[in-house]
Amino acid sequence: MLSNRQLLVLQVIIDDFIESAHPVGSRAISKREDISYSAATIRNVMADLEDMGYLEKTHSSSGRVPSEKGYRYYVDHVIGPTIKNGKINIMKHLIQDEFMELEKLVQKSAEVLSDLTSYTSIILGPEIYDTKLKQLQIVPLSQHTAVAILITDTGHVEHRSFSIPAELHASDLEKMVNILNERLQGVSLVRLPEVLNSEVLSLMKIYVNDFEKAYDYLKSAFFNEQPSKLYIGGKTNILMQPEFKDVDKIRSFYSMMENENEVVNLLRNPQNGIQVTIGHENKLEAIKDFSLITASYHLGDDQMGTIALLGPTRMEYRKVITLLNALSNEMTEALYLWYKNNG
Amino acid sequence: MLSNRQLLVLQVIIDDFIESAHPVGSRAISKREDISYSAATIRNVMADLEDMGYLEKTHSSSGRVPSEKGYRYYVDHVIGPTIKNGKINIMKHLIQDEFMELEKLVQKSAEVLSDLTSYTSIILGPEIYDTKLKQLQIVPLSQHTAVAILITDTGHVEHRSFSIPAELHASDLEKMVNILNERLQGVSLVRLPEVLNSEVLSLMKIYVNDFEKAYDYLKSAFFNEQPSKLYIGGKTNILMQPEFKDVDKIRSFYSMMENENEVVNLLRNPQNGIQVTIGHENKLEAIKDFSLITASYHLGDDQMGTIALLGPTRMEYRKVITLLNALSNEMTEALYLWYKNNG
DNA sequence: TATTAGCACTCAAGTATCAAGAGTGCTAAC
DNA sequence: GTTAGCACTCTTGATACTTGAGTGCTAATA
Repeated sequence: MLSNRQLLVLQVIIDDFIESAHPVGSRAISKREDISYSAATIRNVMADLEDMGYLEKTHSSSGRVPSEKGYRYYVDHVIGPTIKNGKINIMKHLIQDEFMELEKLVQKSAEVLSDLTSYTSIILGPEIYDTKLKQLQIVPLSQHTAVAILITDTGHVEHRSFSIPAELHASDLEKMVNILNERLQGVSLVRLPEVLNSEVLSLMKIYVNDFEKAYDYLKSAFFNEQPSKLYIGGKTNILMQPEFKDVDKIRSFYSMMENENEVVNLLRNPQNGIQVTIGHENKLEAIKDFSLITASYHLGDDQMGTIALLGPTRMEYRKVITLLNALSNEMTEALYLWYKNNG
Repeated sequence: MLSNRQLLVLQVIIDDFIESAHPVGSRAISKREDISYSAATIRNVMADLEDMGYLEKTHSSSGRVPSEKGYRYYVDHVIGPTIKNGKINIMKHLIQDEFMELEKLVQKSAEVLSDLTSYTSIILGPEIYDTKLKQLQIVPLSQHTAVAILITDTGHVEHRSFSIPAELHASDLEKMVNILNERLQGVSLVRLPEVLNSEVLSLMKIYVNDFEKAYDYLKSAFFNEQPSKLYIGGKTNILMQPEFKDVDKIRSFYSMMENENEVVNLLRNPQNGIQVTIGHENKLEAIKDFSLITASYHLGDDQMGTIALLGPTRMEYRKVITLLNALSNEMTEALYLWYKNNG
C-alpha cells in the first residue's frame, strides 16, 4: 500500500512524464507548487517507489520514468475512481445525418476519435448478433453469371458474384431463392448455417434438381467468411510520438496493422467496461511498447463491438479513458435509437 | 548523344546503385568483368557524365549517384527498347476461381504485385465506362428505413440506407422503383444522371405524389459520390528501403496514402502504355523522392484502370516495367474474357 | 592521341576525449 | 522526519583525430 506522499509523487511523475516524455528529476518535482518537500525528500520517496517497482531509471543517475507497474497502479488507483460515466456528444452531429449507414457512422467515429487524441483508433463491429435476414436475392447478369445479395434487417448488404454451373437451370435457381426467402426470412444470421442445414436442405432435395451443387454454391457464397468490420483511424498518429523514431518499430507496427486478423483478435474483449492493457500485458509481440484501451458498446445484453485506442505506454490515460468511456456510452445510445427506428 | 562508352558506364553505375544504394566509385567499376578500362579512364567518363547532368556526387570526393536525368535516360534509352510485350501468368490462378469478383481479383493483383517487387502497388479501377444498370431495388427494412441497391451488369453492387420521409408513401416508393427500373435498365452508368433528369423526372411527376422529395432522395443516394475503387498493396514495403530511414519522410508518405483523392489524381493517366515519372517529375510534393510507374489496362478502346508501383527513385526499373507491362496485358485479357462471359 | 599510373587532396564516418549539466545517493546537520 | 551539501555517475554535445574511399589533375606510356 502506498502512503499519501508516495502516491502523490508517483502521480506527479507520471503526469509529468506523460506530458514531456523526459525522465523526471527530483528537483523539478520539488519546485512544483503542489509539492512542499525538498528535492532530497523527493529523492527518498522516489528511491522507495523504485524499490517497489513503480518507477525506473534509464541509467544510474537519470531521473525516474514510470514502469509498467507504475502505470498500472496509476490507472487502477488514481484514474479509475475518478471516471464519471458521461457523454461528450462527439457523435451528435454524425447521428443526425439520416442517410448515414451504421457502418459509415462507426467509421466516422474512428476518425473523430483519432483526431481527438493523437493515437490510433480501432473500432470493431458492430456485430449485431440478433441481426436477421431480411431478404436474399439472386440477380442473373448473364447466362453464366449472377450476383447474390443478402440484406439484413439492419440494412447491411453483402453480395457475391458467382458463375452459374451449366447443370443448374434457371428455374431451379429461382425455386431455390424462393425456398430460401420463405424459410430464412427473419432468421438470425448466426443461426443461418444451422437452419440452412436442418430445414432448407431437405426442402431443396425435393424441389430442386441438382440441389447439392446449388447448396454448395450458396453456402460458399455467403456463410463461410464472416468479414469482420474493422475501422482504423489515424494510423500515422503514432509517428508523431517521440518514442517511435525507430524504423524497425514503425515497420512492425504497420505490418501488424495490415493483418486484420491480428487486430481483431486484439480487440476481442470478453469483459465489459473499459479495459486497459499496458505494454507487456499485451499478448502480441508487436505492441509490447504500446498500451491499448478498449471499451465495448452494446445493444441490450449482447456485446456488439469494441472501440479501442492504441498508443505508447506513455499515454494520456485520463483523457483517453474518459473519452472512450463517453464514446462507448454514446454509441450504445445511438445504436439503441437507431435500432428502435428500424425494429 | 552519349558515346557507347559513356552509355556503358552510365548503365553500370545505375545498375550498381540500384542494387547497392551506395555511391559507385571508379575503381569498383573498372574491376568489373565487363569493363576493360582503368579507374582513371572511368573517372574521366564519369566527370563527363556529371557535366552532362546524368550523374551526381553526394559530396566532393564521393562516388557517383545517378541524377533524375540519369534515370530518365536510362529508362528511355536503355530499358525502354528492350521491353517485350509479354505476359507472366501472374493472374492465371486468380482468374480460375469462379467466385472471384472483378474487384477481388484486382485487389489480389495489387497484393501479388507488391509481393513480387518490394514497392507499394496501387491499382485504380476497373472503371467500366459502358457499365449498364441491371437492376435497382429498394428493400424496406422498417416503416421508416429502407435500403436501396443498385446492381450493374458487371456484378458490381452499390447500396445505401436511407430513412423514408413520412410524407412519402410506400406505394409511391414502389411506383418509383418500377418506373426507374423500366426506364433505366440497360442505361450506362455515366449517362444515369442525365437520363434521370430528361426521361424519368417527367414520368415521376405524373405518377408519384411528392415526387420531388423522392427524386432528391434517390439522387443523393446514388448519383453523387462516385467511389473510386482504389487498392493499395504493400504499404510497409517502402520502410524496407534504406532511403526512408527518416521519420518525417515516412510520415509524409503515409499521410499522402491515406488521402484517397490525392492518390487517385496521381494515377489518372491520360496516356496509354507504360508511364514512368521520376522524382521531381511528380507533381505531388510528398513523392518528390519517389518514382511512379503506371500502366493502364483496357477493355476495347476505353481505358479502364491503372496499375502503378511506387518506390524510391532508385527503383528496379527494368524488373518493374517488365512486370507492369505484363500485368497490364494480363488484366486486359482477363477483363476481355470476363466480359465475354458476362456480356 | 587515348589511356593509365601516381599522387595530393577532400570528405564522411567512426572513434576518442573532454566539459557541462542534470540527477542521484549518502551523510550529517537541523 | 526533513533537508542541505557534496561526491559521484551518466548523458549529451562539441571538438579533434584517424581512416578509407574516392576524386581530379598531371605526367608518363602505348
